[in-house]
Amino acid sequence: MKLESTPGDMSGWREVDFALNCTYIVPDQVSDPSFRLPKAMTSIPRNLTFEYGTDNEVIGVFSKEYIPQGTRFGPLQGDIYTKDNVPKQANRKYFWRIYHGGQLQNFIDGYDVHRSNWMRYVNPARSMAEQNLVACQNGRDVYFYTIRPVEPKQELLVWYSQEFAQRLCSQQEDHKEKYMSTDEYHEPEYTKHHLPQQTWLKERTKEDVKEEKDEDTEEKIDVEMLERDTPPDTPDDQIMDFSKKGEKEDKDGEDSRGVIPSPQPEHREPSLGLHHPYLPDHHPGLTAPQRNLPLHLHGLYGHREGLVSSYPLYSQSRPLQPTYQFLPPYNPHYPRLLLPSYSPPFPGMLPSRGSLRYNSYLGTDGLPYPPIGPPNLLPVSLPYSPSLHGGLKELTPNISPSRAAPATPELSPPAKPNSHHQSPEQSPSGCEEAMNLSVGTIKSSTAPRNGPGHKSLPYPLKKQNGKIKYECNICSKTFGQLSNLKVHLRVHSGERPFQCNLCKKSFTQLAHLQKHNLVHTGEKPHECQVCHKRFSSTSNLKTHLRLHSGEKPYQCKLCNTKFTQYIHLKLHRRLHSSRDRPYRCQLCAQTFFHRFSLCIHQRSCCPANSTAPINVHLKEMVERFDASQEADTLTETATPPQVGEAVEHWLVRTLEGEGKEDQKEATMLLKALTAAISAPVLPMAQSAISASHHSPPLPYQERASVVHLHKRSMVKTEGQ
DNA sequence: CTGGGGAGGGGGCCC
DNA sequence: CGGGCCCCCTCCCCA
Repeated sequence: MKLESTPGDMSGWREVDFALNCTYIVPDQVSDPSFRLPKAMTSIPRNLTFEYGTDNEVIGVFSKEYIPQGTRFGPLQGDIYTKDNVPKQANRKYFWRIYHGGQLQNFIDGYDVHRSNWMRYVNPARSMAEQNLVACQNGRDVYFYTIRPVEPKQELLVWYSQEFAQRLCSQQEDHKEKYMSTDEYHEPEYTKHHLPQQTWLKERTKEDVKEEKDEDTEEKIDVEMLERDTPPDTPDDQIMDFSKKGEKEDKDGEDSRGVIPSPQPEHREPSLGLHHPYLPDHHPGLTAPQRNLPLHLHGLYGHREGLVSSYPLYSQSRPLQPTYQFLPPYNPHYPRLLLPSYSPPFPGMLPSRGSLRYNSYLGTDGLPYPPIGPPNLLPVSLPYSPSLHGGLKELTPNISPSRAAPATPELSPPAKPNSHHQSPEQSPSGCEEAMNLSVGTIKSSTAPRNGPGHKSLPYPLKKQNGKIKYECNICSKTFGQLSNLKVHLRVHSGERPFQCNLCKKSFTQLAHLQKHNLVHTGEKPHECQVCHKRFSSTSNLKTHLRLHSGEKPYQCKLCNTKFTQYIHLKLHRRLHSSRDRPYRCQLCAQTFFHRFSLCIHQRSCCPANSTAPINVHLKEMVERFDASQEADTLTETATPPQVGEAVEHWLVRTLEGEGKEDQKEATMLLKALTAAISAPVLPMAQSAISASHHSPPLPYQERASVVHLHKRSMVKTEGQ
């Protein structure tokens, strides 16, 4: 579907835009340290999963469920080194560079699986087409943002944001120049970089339009992409020497994500004249660098794919034709979600009871702070007007400076072209931003300008029965009124704008808060006209009224016991499932309370018995009868006529109040059941009638001779 | 275990 | 379009 390939336009987004406008925030999973598993393994959010190679090594990170565009993961964790204290033996394969004020500030080293988090396993994207994450430095942290919706089971593939790449490149150039003439040049810190370079970036920028117009030509430009499959600071012995890599990594085995050369990557079109400026000179003839494929990528990327630059570059050359167009749902007008580490699936994933626990994660001012345990979505309210969306290049987030995220002046790359000056406080760092951003006024009047050419609605419209419906992009639920959808979206966003002054509990709807207030006031406005008992809610009064009316709408299918409340039925059902059914059908493994039920089952509806007529309804009826009071009153020595009588009695009772169609069907079932009772056991079942408690298989007809009996009392009275 | 009450959450409808 | 009101559903707690 084209929809997938044309997500919302993030092409012009700067890192700060990602930070401010991400719709969902997925923090790492917090694991019990006593597990002693590497943090890199245990920190992976619940909506992601690792894929493992043949040696059980992690070969990539995949989504378990649909992940919307604008979802933030991170921050990346690892050892922090300044450029002066990098251990000599450090493996730089997982180095990420953090810049501050245009200068390299420190490295985040994801090498150590106990110090790093799951993000170390995210593979680099090899093409814009496959890239779904962008790495951004926010503050002094690195986050990954989804730049397009990620389908379930899709691999997460990351590449740098434009600024990130430019920082690296400019630094790279600087350092190269600086150290080229000195011995320091081999200092891996400066030389072993494989990022897109300035020269290449420039070239790429020029080529953008052309490339975009003809997708087939994209493969021309992948000098950089050929290197994308290495982590950000891969030492050049790994990333540059493509010819050697296979052997090296094969032997290396330093971690589970060995990087080895691809089968045989495409050659770059020489016409572009692009080359890797940092290719060491000692790699003569390396005109077509092999792709430095992680092991698991072998075969996956054998095709020649359009390889393009960091996607944000598009915005510079083609500001009116964004490469990505936002899917309506994930526009920044949507509330931001903070997905806890164990967050449930996005669509309809919110445990309804979560709010209670959720509340405990609110700060003193009712604002959320990063989850520690198992909260639900934590709200981060949207800093932009819901009515506006689109291009986010020049956003003016409505964030109170006093409460906004800490200043991160280092966020701004040095000497940046097209620099969009934003206040430093717009650069949140870490999970704090969730809290800080949440204070942004929900109804901001300061709105981002619409992105160029962005016309899509922030929600999809559907027509149902001639009526326009507003569809939730997260769970696909439709609403007749947009306002309803907006309220509904709070379910996903976790936004709870209505807070109780007394207990700080917050609610998604004012009515809920008002209802809640009754808790504090003790007011009970609803009175039962029968007993004059008072209730705080009509619902509870209604439930109560059933006591007077005798209405019990919830009935157990198995034993027909009725209840006034659904929860009671649910609790009751557990009894059935927990009771021990001693008689097991050895054909289909179904178990029964009674031997005669097993016999009926095998003679009439055992799904594993090919000669038995498969009747799902009949099968269910046998189960129900087995759990019925009537069956319980029978002894295991009951004769077929006795069983038949009990079945009939049970059916009559069951049918009370049921419709004619049901009665008709039940009559047929009764015939089938009674026929089965006296029928000979089906051939395949002959040897399969046995009880799990080692009583020998007994033909039903011989039941009367069984001495040991299972006499069970009535379900409702046996106190189980 | 059953049954009753309390409370919260989601959604529809109407103003 | 947003808010208010209402209803239904679900779950928890406790006797």
